[in-house]
Amino acid sequence: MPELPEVETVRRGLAGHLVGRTIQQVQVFHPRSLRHQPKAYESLGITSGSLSAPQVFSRFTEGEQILAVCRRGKYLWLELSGGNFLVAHLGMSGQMLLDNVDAHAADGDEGEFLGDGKVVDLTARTVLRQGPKDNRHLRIKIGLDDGCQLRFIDQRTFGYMAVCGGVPTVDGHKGGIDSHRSQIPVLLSHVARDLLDPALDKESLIGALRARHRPVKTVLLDQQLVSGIGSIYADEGCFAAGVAPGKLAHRVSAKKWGEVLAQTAQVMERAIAVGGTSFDSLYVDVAGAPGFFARSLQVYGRGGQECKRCGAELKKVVIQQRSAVYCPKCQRH
DNA sequence: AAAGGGACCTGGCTGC
DNA sequence: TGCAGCCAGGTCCCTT
Repeated sequence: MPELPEVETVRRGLAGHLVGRTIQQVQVFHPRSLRHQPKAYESLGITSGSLSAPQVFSRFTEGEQILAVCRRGKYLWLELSGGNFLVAHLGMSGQMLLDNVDAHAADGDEGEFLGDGKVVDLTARTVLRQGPKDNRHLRIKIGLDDGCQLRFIDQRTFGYMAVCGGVPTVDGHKGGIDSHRSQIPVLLSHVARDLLDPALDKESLIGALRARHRPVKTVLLDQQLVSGIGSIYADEGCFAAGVAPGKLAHRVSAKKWGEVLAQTAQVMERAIAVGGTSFDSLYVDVAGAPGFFARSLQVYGRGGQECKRCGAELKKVVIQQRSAVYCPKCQRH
């Protein structure tokens, strides 16, 4: 599941190839993989309904040079030379694969893009070198001026791409990792800074967390308070800090919250160092390689097994309709 | 404004 | 073996 470390791994892979490149052609194969929110259209100065979503997407991306590849929390975006942004979210199963179009030329085309706004959802008509699975879930293809192509593949279609204008960041700091301007995409204006953002104001974050009468895990997952944390790193961060995920946020001291945030950040840093967490083929980097942090997980996905620290049986519980695993001995309520 | 609950989606797993 | 039903998760939206 792509959370901050996985998205950062992808961002680094993309940044190495995309910065300075120009987008030549985009193709959209599934309607759900493009988001077209009114505020995005407003920011682009176009009226809703005048153009189809694929038309808007190609109009504002084709011919644009990529200036930077940025990230905030689990969101990625490309800064485009025209001043707009190509936003991407990997959802549950999104992948960004970079490959050379020449390597696949002999495999045939994956399908047809209907430029008049219709999109086609392709089934496995052809087989790419990596296998038919990649092709079946191909959602968007972006061709670059150096002959390479970026393929957005997404089995469960929770991920998406979108194009929009920017808004100044509220606090005037840079918009995200590697962003060289003080703007973020308007679609991400509601997303809080993440734990690895140098401009994060930890004091006010702790204040906001302690104002909530909800479980610790629930507030850690709230992207409007702090972004980038998903189920995996929430469980791992809580374990590392010795706090039960079901403990109510306002009953955790400011000092302890500082530990939770610091430990969670540290876990994510270590995950980035090994390319993120892969359980199956759903998460891979831009070259299709998995990450190796799964073997370092202490609690996530280990309900019923022994705690690696004390040997007690790890407990699996449901918190706000989401499962959580913790050690009843090592983590306090 | 905060909190709670459901919807979206699909492959893999469990149980009959 | 086959089938139905459940589970996983991130985000958005609606209701209370």
